Amino acid sequence: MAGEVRDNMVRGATALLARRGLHATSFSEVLAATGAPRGSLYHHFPGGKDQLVSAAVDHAGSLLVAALEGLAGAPAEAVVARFFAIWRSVLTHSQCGSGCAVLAVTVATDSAELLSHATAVFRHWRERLADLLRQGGLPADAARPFAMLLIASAEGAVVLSRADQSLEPFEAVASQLGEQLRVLLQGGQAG
Amino acid sequence: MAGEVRDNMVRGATALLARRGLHATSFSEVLAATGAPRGSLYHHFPGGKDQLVSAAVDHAGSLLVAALEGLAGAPAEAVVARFFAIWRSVLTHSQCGSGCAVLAVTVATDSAELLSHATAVFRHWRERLADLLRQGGLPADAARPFAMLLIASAEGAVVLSRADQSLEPFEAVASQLGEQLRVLLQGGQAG
DNA sequence: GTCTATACGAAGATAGAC
DNA sequence: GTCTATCTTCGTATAGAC
Repeated sequence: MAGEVRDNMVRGATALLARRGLHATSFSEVLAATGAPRGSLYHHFPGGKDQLVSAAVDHAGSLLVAALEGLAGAPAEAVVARFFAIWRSVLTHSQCGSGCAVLAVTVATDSAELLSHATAVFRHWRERLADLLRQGGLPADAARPFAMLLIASAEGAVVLSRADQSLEPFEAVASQLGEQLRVLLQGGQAG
Repeated sequence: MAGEVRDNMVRGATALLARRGLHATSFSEVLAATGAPRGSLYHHFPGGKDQLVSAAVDHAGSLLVAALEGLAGAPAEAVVARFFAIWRSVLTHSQCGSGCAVLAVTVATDSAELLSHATAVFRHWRERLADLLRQGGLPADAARPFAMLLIASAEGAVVLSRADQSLEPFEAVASQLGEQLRVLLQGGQAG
């Protein structure tokens, strides 16, 4: 299959970004982690490291969107629960050693190119979540702001749990977002 | 004053961490940014880069605690408003180019030493905020979880605003945290 | 406390053979 | 598509003079 090696490298880069950040995501590390052949690096990524990392950011974006599949029409509670479940699984599968590749790039790059990929991914997530939340019963004017709060608090919670090497920060945040959602849903019914 | 050069380097490192992450915070960059003398690097930091970065993380921690001064006994609303004001000022003074040094280290280090400094700083922030919120009228059992939500959402919001090069994500999150607080305060009065 | 010089390794990138 | 060799730059770190 054409592109198999390339895809492997992108997946490997995504994992490395999430775990140890932009700097540690060197070609050598990606090759070591994937077993990909050294000689074909610039064949697959003529644009060099930036191209690989850009692809990895996009890939991380798609992974999350894919993990939101099947939620169309589901209650907003289920959307929020799923979003936190995705990030919880990142933490548990890595013993709180891994996080979000997009965030890692955002805070460590000085390339406008790369940053624009992160921008696009976060916006995409926000739009997708806002749609799902609206479909799930959240008032239209509350959906977009709440989607942003959802992403921000989950991203922050993942970082705090990594720092604490414990799920406690994450769970504290997750449960409070659930409460906040119930308030918004009641407000919608009342209004 | 003894330690003036050292303090300058720590401050410079903190700023560099917040803006471009752990990797970009090299000795050369710190020296270039501070004008500190090259020859005395290992005189001030015999432990090398890890020692400098550890000091910078601690410094970032202290800066925020200092910025929370004068809030003892203030209403919880004021505490939340101040916390977001601190981070808003980081974003506005850097045109959304800078963020949190502690977060940057957390997601990019593989040193247990360094991570433990980040752990300590986040815990300290949480305890300090929980105390202030309790003093400000938040029910005791709500203070610690809400302090965690406050930190997580602010940290996440700063990252999202950097990615978006706009204050909009940050403000969306900040205003919703204010609403959430009001709910908790009402719940405390009712309970 | 600060200087210069230097060693060492890692990373990104390119060229040319197979 | 993949290999090896090589180049350059950069970052960390040490030694020893001033």
